[in-house]
Amino acid sequence: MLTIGDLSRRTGVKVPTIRYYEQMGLISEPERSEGNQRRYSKTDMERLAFIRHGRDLGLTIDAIRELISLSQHPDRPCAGADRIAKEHLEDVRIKIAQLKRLEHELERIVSHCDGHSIEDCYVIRALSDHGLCEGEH
Amino acid sequence: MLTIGDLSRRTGVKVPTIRYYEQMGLISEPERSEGNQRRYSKTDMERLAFIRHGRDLGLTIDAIRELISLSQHPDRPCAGADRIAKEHLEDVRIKIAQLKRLEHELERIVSHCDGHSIEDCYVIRALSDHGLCEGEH
DNA sequence: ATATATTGCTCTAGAGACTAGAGCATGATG
DNA sequence: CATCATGCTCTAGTCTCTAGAGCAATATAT
Repeated sequence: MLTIGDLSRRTGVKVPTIRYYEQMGLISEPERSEGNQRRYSKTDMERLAFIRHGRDLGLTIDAIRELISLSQHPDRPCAGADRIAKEHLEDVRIKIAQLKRLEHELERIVSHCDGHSIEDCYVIRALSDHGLCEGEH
Repeated sequence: MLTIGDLSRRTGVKVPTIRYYEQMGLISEPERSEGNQRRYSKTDMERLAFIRHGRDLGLTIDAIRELISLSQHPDRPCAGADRIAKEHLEDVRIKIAQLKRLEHELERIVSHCDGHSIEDCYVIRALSDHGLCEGEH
């Protein structure tokens, strides 16, 4: 049996975050010690690692909740889980594309700025005047 | 003189967001009509466009506040503005790199999943077992 | 001139995913 | 047995908005 601190150290999830996940219904309420402290089993730890892993992959709490619920019905078809992962992958790709446009724009702004005073600073000028931008954003 | 709705339409910033920016001190309190409605000048519109543009580029409210303050002292050196933009560019690059690792991981997970039931769904298995991952994340 | 429709006002609360702090209880170590 | 880290609950704060309630002002149509 692990204390919440042990669990935190082993999974890399902070103590308040563990309690938050419990509150959100991602992990079930654990057993308690005589003094009302949480005591976790190995199963609890696996569940938390699952959540942590999903969060690291950028899944939302809701998506993880859905995946947990799916994983508890091993006989059902896995199309649901597949769909969640694919949709998320698509989101990630969109975000990458957005950020690349941004990177490009910022590079241009920064490299153009060789003024010495704010008056002719390209950073400020570019922000003031959208017309100086290359792409749309 | 523009109403808040006009301003919203012309800058693409939603009405409640404009009021929010006012509350945050990014735009100064505008004049009011007899009936206490906000009335905006062209200068206000330019300021709001500046903010909008900065937000589109992913700058935080704080960064924008700093840039506004800089832009009001045209005689000062522009190193500050340059630094803000460069730091942000660096952040953007880091985020792109992170998301690319993620994309890769998700691609792998999704492409491996040809099981038909949750029991052998690679999505679920990958989440349960970090050992199945290629990189660290 | 009046009826209606749209837009505006303030204030409060919610979203998402935590994080921080207060004030007190428990448990492990010397 | 004393001390101190760790645990508990509860509330509030982070950030950038967004939504809704309930009411006031303005614009348009008749």
